[in-house]
Amino acid sequence: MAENKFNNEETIARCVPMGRLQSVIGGKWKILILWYVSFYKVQRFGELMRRLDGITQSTLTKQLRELESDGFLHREIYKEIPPKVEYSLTEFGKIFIPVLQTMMAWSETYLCPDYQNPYEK
Amino acid sequence: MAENKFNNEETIARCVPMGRLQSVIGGKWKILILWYVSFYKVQRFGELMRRLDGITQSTLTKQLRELESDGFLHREIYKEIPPKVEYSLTEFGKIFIPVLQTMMAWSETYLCPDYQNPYEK
DNA sequence: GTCGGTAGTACACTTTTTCATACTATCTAT
DNA sequence: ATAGATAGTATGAAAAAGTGTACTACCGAC
Repeated sequence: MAENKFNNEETIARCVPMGRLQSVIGGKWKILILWYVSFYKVQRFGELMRRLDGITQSTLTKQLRELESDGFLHREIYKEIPPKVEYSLTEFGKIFIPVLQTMMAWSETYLCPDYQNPYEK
Repeated sequence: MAENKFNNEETIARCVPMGRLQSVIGGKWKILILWYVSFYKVQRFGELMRRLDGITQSTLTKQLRELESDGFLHREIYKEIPPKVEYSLTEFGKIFIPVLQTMMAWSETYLCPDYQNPYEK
């Protein structure tokens, strides 16, 4: 019978939190969505749609629903015509902002060194 | 003709670095692989295979090759029998460690508050 | 001679994710 | 009457990701 796993604390090495994080913010659009919402504070569905170049409506809906059910986003529905729905960070989502900023800073510095951030001249 | 995009710096809002980061560390196993390699300094193929519960050999190979070609991992081949290949972080990979640690810390604190890190008692 | 150990590759298959397109509802403005 | 605006849903197709199984190569030990 093949011994297929390490069998003590070595095995785990904190894979649980890292795996959970991956499952929550993995996916093609999530950190980008979180970034936009944190950056603009509030975003409507259509705004996100236009910003996320190439995403489809149904995919965006799905990603937003997942971020909502994972506790990152709050969804505020206004009973207006035409319909209006606003997305913003929950309190839980807000404590994720430093992580987003760390990622962003790293990415700007090391992944896209030639990228000119339009918000700092 | 439908105006489908925002047309100034508002549009961009740093989506480039964030999108690039997503494309580089997205994927089901990458941050977990980077975490293990940074944690143990050096990992052999088989060790990673055993740690990543459920991954297949071909998927692991593919993810490792991508991390290698994106500059995060170094692949050291020993001309021995049986074969031995060691993965470690490149210099570029090492400057990503703080980001990994930020993610890990957040995840341990907020995503898995009940998780007991086996390395701190 | 064949089993075990390591690091893969090759191929077909399944599952998951994403996309394209069409459609709904409701009010306002033309 | 109909077009436009918004936030979706539904459906099926396509693409991407992941899986399972079989196979290679090499050497030593049994």
